[in-house]
Amino acid sequence: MEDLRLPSVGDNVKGGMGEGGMSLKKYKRVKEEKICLVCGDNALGYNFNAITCESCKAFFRRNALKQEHPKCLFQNNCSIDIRTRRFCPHCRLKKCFDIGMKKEMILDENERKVRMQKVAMNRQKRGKAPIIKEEPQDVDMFMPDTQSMPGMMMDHTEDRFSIVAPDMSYGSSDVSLVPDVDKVMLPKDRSMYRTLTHDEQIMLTELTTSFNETLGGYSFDPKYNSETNYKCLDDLVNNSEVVVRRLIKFVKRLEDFRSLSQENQVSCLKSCVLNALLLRSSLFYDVENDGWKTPTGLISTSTLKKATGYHELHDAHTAYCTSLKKLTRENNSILAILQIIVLFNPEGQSIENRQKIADIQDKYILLLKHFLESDISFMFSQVFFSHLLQKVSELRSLGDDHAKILLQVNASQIEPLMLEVLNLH
DNA sequence: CTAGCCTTGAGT
DNA sequence: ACTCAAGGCTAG
Repeated sequence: MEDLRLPSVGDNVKGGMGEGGMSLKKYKRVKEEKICLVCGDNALGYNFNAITCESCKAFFRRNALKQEHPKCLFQNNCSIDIRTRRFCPHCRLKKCFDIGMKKEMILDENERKVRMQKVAMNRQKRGKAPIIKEEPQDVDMFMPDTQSMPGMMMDHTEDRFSIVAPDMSYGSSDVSLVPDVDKVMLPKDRSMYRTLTHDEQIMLTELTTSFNETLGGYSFDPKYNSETNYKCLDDLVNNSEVVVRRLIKFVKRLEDFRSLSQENQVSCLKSCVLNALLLRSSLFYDVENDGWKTPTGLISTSTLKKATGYHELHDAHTAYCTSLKKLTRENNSILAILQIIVLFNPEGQSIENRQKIADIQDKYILLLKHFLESDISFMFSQVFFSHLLQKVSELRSLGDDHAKILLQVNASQIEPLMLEVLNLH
């Protein structure tokens, strides 16, 4: 009886189960038995710790958390009933508090977000189409093409700057907890989205374009586009040479990369190569068919397993790609930013000015966050953001595992560039 | 803004 | 399967 915290479900519910019932609809029965303690209107039950009607409930939800309450035009003691309740918000709110309504029970921004995510996830799990009243704008938030419309006067982006760490078990991130964000379940409310600054948009387009023109495309050596060509690990490594060239092309286009000293450039590149390749590979993984897309057809993972013998490694790799794909949602901008975050890794081998690298990396981490906020709303961005960063750190161990294996290649059969870049000679 | 109606996850 | 009590949506 005295639990003040939780909404005491079932408290005085059973008062009139018996008599009123008959064969009338239930809600009708209940409706007639409870009375709003604020205004006397019919009540359905408890709202924010007091029995109130729907309107007082909504009123309280709208007003209780406001910092500035409207003032009473009279003596702060207006009587509130079903007729007068809307005349004086001040006294109505005061009465709400007086009869015991608790503003603590109004979900805060974060709780609301969690709740909505739960709903969203259930919807997609049940395969149920979300209730759509109408499908309005379908603006592509992501190519900054035009001068964005003039009517966007939303300055008060109430950004929470909430720090990243949601509940997450370490190890490998559990992507099953991430909802499949699709267009229909995204909030319609414009204020739920960040508007990227002009500079951010420029940065994003440039980097996405660069990515698409380099790493984003197929780059299979014709020699290696058929299953029969994969006989051993060397073949796999050599096949990657084309990709490495593209990677180099990609990073050279980056202003931030060019700003580094020659030595730092080499260090960054060398320490990220493997990770970058693994990251990029997710683009070409076909989850359904468990294979790798090439211009000439699918190469199944089992072929590669046979070629290398490293079954667990391939399993880890494909699992990684599967979850990464879910997080990037086929969005190359995200992959491109991740690629850069991986590139500017302050932990890398023989980096001379780590802080500078870290600063650059920060810039792109922030860009990633902002992009997500603009693309899938503040509501979903945090889950995705944290999981994506988790993916970046998982890359480290995945890359290390691959590196160990690489030590076993037959150096004489490997292309010079690959030897160089992988430090294999 | 209001207030009614609706959808929901959790709890029984 | 039902009830409760949150939030969402939206005519008016």
